[in-house]
Amino acid sequence: MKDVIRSVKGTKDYYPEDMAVRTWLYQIMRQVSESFGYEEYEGPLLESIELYVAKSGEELVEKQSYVFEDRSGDRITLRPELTPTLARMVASRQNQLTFPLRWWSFGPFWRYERPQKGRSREFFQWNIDMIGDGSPQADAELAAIAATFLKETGLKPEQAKILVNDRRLMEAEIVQLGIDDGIRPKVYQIIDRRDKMKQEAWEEHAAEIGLSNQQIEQVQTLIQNKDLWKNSDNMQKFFEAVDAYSLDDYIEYAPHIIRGLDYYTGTVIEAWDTSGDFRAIFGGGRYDDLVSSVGGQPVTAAGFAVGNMVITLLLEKLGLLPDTSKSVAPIMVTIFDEATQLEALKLSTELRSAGLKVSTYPSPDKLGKQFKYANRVGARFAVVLGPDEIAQEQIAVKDLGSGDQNSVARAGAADHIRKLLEA
RNA sequence: GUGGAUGUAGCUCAAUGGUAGAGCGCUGCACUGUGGAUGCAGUGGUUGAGGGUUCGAGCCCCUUCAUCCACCCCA
Repeated sequence: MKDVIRSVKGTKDYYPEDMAVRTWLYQIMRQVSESFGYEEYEGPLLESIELYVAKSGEELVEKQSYVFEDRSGDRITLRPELTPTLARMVASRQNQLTFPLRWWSFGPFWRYERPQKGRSREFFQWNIDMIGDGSPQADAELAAIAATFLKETGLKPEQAKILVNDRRLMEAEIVQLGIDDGIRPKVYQIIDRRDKMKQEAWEEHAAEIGLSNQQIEQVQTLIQNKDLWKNSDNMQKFFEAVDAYSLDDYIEYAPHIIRGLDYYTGTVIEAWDTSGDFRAIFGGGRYDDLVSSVGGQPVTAAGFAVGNMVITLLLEKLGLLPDTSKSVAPIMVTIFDEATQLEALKLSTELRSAGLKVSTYPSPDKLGKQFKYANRVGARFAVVLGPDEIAQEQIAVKDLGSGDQNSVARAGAADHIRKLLEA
């Protein structure tokens, strides 16, 4: 690779086969969202930095956002997440909207980080949220949507799980341990990191933030207690509702799930592949304070976000990605020679008018080369229209899979090919 | 931002400090109305870039860039 200008670090080129995968995911997201009655929306890709200062984590704003000045000197951010935009959109039309809102979106986001497996600087994310219902049943609906999504991609409950916890529950339990309110966010952080760190390192870190040995012991016991949810009325109702969706194989209580971001106020969810090869597939939860933080009236909200990178890696590893060759036209019309080229173009047009997807070889060339090309790009049938066919008002159709070739009347060609395609 | 690994043909990779190679691909021919198979021939490189050591560097040293991986953080 000599002097080809490089792509920007952390961006990804979506070649047709990659784009086919992304579009396939988008279709699943759309279909799942719509099947639960959610409406698609979109916000600007450019936002002012102030929008994120209010509520996103400090790290996200200070270190991970793309910020630049536009020509008038305004400080512009390439959006690093969608939730603040959603909060603003809701706040500014709060009195006209009919709650609860069910909205979803799929689009690009940017974070200035070091790229690595499952993480790039430019990525795509599905966001889906319910605004204006604070019930555990609303949380359960979102978990059910998440589970339906996993199911639709082809993932089995043995391959990916949605883990659920409730911050209010954890808060109550932590208060009972006599842990100081001031260090609670840090306690959440170390809980979030428990299974990433070695035992001693974790204990050392826990001691550093001010936990006594006894409290460290108690926290560890706490986050291993799979029955902890029974202490929470909210979690009980959540799991009752989840049962009704018949998706409970995908959804599990997990006392160590707490989420790093500060803005979650209740139920939190994370999806993980069960092999542990990747980082979290998605995360989300309840964030009841967000709309008020951008100046709106307080309103309850919950949702989750799915990045396109990790899920794609996981599906690829498990062989669940779709066949991406489907997007090429299944029929290619060859050009016999210069004299018959226009007739071939007319034939292609006839076939397209009949609803078929047809490519035409662009210029006269050796037939062998054209057949080779048709085969390589993944066309299923090659059509030949030479002097003999024209004289007899026929076309020759060759099945590139089997090698069978037949001549059929040109008038009925489209129907003939349609039958071959369906066979 | 911190730490580690790797950069050789379009792709995947070889090459005790001593003439840069293979497979696949690509192009052509056998095969002027037909792809896949086979055979033959051809196309392929400033060894990421720059400097140093050496009689001699793809290989050793330094710098730099890029990619990947882990940490941080998170989708």
